[in-house]
Amino acid sequence: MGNILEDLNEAQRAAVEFIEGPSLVLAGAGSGKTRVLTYKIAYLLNNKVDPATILALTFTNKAAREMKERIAQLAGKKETKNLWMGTFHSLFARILRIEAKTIGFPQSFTIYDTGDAKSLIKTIVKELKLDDKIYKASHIQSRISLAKNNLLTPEGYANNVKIVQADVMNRMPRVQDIYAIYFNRCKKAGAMDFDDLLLYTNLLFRDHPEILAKYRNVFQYILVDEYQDTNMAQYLIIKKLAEVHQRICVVGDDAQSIYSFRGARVDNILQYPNDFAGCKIFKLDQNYRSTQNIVKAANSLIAKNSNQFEKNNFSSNPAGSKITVLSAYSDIEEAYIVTNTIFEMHMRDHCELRDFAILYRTNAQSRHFEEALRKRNLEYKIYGGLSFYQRKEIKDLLAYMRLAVNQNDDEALKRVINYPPRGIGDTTLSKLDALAQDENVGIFHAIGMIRNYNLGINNSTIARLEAFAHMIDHFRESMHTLDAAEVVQKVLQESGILAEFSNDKSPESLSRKENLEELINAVNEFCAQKKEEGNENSLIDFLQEVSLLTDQDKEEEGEFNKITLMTIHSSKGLEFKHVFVVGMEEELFPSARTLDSPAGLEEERRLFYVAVTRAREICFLTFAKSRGKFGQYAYCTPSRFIRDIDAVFLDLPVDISLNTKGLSNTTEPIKRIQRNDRPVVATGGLSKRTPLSHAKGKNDEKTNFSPDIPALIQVNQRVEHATFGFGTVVRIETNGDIKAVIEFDKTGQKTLLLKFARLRILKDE
DNA sequence: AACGCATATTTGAGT
DNA sequence: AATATGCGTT
Repeated sequence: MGNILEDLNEAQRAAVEFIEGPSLVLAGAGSGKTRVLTYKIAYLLNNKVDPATILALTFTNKAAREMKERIAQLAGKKETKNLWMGTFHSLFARILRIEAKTIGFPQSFTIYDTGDAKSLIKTIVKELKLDDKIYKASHIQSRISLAKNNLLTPEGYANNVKIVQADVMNRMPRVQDIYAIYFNRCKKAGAMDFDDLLLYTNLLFRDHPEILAKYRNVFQYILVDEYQDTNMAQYLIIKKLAEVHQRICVVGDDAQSIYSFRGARVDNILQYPNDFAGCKIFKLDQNYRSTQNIVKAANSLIAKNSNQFEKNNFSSNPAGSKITVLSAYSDIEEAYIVTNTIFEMHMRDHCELRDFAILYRTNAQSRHFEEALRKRNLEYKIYGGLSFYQRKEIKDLLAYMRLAVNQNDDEALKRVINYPPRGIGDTTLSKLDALAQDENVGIFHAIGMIRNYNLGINNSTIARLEAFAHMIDHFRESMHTLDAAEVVQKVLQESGILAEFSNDKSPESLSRKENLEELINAVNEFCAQKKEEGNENSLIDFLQEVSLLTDQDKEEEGEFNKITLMTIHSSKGLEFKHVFVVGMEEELFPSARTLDSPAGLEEERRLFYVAVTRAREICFLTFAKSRGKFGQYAYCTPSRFIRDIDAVFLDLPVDISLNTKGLSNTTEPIKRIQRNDRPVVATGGLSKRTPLSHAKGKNDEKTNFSPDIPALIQVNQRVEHATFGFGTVVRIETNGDIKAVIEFDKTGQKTLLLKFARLRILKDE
């Protein structure tokens, strides 16, 4: 067993063997970061360290699971069972459950997801009679999140001049009140949001030194993965826990810090040597993943950023091919080009589908790729978007379970009190809510008090409310006698959810039903595993697990040989032989809202760095010259990031010159795409969203007036408008909504918003 | 209370 | 484009 060190290079081995003090492992992309972490833990275990004294924090549940598996191979499965290994959120939720009483929460506290939190904020804004156009839930949510990440309780928030002033400047002076009410409501409901899990852990350790001492003693070895993505609250937890024994090892790469939008601080990793004086720094700079070309290209790109550790990443792999840049006329064509390239490589070079990844900046970009891949019959899997546990039918069923476990969970109650419809509408609910607020109880308890008050709710409605409450009580009781999966079955039956689906024979309804069955399976599986471990309260644990689970955490069977579609963010830590980074356009990547701050732009560049370094052998960058945005077409210019890569590593298309300031919108006509440029497409199978296909060939028919898409409109073009008749395009304005200035033959010059204009392009005369 | 139509908003990444 | 919200009708 002692020979596991032989699998490591010198730097990796040195990092693994250093276990008695603080250390920082700076691990470049593909340098074996996970390897160091897993081997280090295995090394500790092989040296007879008790697994229950090791705290290993990862970024995702999936990373934790995979690491556990690898450690099991190195050190034996039994050894890994008691490791404290998981995400910050799940491990500290576990601790908070143990210590719940101390901070005034029930042991069965529920976790509010973003949707629950948002709905509560909306309720509060309404109650305070504030304008929800100004007090937007999403904005308030991010203010509260920011506050909690910086350990600001409502009092701290109200006392912070800078923050309060910022709210006043934004014409939202009452955010502090909303926060205070939100905070109290969550507590009353026995609920924590994601940020609370970290905030309350901090408060617990701050206010209860004996508990802090206990956990300092439990966690003799602390390891943190992806340290560059920790936020202030996480940083403080780690720092406190490690303060005495200093046996803390953090692993990360400042060049891959991409989560500052949710409070991550690159400074945590940059300042680590100051926080833990005398720490050992290990630099892993040999990239084992990618070709020399890719590594060098990525280096040249990240060199454009300031404020980073000095790096010297290199590869001893073959030189490899250059990064190929491809241009497309539209987002739809971009998808076809990528799909065609994959198809060719698959058929001609026998590349496996699992070796391909299509990476994009935003989830919304996936649609065209899905359509194109489906038409080619190329199998793919897609990550992100709605996860299984976010689906309505699943959330509804889970809300019943939540309410049965914790009757103060008002958000769960609001979700299901009238689902399936049982005649309890908004009016009734707001009367009930008002009573609950007056009496300072949860809504569920307010139902029990309803007959003592004259709320103007008629008797039949009262009877319905009581029947609902009775049903929930019944579910709660059955939890003592039945196991979790049986309870779920029962809820599904008796709540009427199942009946809802039986009445409806549509395919959607069928698939919802299947999802519900899948949930029952998941509960079964979970409980079986928990029973094996001798754990009782498995329903509570299950509810916690699913609220902290993401789409990426689930591994589907039979998904192994497919093309991967995902955002760049979720690709972090993964690698693929062939990578397409798509949508390389200004305002998309880098995203428009990062352009006003240099720090934001640098983060986008790091994101691009992450994207490029996912590729082992071949990397493509693609961009489109026009793209559907918010339901209308807009012109795009190639991303500045393409130019950030040293041109010697690039293979550029002939039709763009990246030295000029992007594409000109007005002088360079957008060429029509010839039919034979495109893959074979089933005739008539094109949706109306594929306008380029009918752009050509229909223009000489005068009978049916069918407008062309705005992206095809160009200067000097002859066009026809349904009411103004024929005219010539003088100019196109692209700032804000796209407008075309058109000189009409009959009616003179007019400026038209292209999204309304319904113009038809005339064939050149 | 439930439904249908009109209008507003979204698209920034995820524990 | 797709979804969420709002308003009026039944």
